[in-house]
Amino acid sequence: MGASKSESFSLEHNELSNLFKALSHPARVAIIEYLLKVDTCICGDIVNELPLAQPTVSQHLKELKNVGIIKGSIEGTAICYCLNPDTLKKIESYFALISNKLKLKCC
Amino acid sequence: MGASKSESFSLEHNELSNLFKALSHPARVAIIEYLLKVDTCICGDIVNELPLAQPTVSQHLKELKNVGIIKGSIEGTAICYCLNPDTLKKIESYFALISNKLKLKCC
DNA sequence: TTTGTTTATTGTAATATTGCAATATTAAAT
DNA sequence: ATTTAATATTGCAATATTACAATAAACAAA
Repeated sequence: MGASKSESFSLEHNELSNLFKALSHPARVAIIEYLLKVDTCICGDIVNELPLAQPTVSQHLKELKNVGIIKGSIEGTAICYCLNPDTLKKIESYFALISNKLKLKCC
Repeated sequence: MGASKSESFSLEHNELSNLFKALSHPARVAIIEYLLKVDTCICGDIVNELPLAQPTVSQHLKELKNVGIIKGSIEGTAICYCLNPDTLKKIESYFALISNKLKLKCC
C-alpha cells in the first residue's frame, strides 16, 4: 500500500517517532534554534526570520506545538511561542540512555 | 508547490533535520531499540522482529545507514548491522546543549 | 463599527514517503 | 555450474507532507 503501518508498532515507538518527525524539517529546526537564541517568547518574528510564507510557518509551528516541543500563549492579537523544556529534556534523556547503553558494549 | 525548500536553509539545519527524519518512523525507532537490545550485530533477524516485508525493512535500514545511525558489515552472504555510537552521541550532545541553554533561562 | 494587525484555516498543487511483489545481486555450499 | 540463502533494487500504488494563495477569525485601536 503506502501508508505508514504505525498501528503495528508500540505506542512508545510511535510517540518517539512523532517527536522526531516534528524535528525532521529544516524550517522546524531553524524555528527551535531561533527560539533558543531569542529566549523570550516570539511570534510573527519567525515569519520574518524564515524564507517561508506566513501560512507555512503557522503550519510548522502547529506541528511543533502538537508534540509539545513548543508552547504558545495568547498576548493580545499576537501569540507568543517559546520552547518547552520538559519535552526537550525528555528527548535528551532518551539519547543519554542510548549512549549509556552503548558505552557498556562495543561494535 | 509542495517540495521541501531545503536549499533555503543552512547546511547545519538540513543535516540535523535529516538525522531526525531518519528517526521519524516507528519501524526505524524499533530497529534502533532492537539493535540496542541484542547489542551484537544482527541482520535478517530484524525482518522477523518487525511486522514488515523484507524489502520494506531493507529500505528502512538503508535510510538509517545513509545518515550514519547504523553501520553494516558484510559477513558472508549476510549483512551485520549495528548502531553507530558516534552519530548517536552527536545527537545526544545536540540535545544536551539545548537543555543547558534552556536551564539558564525560563519560559 | 470600521480599520488594521496578527495568526489560523482551507483548498489545492507539487513532491516525498511508505509498503510490497517481483526481480536482481551476491556469495557460500553442494 | 547449480542450488540455496540473504539482502538489495525496481516499479508502482497508496498515502503523507510541503508550500502558499485566498480567506477567515480574533482582537485592539480609532
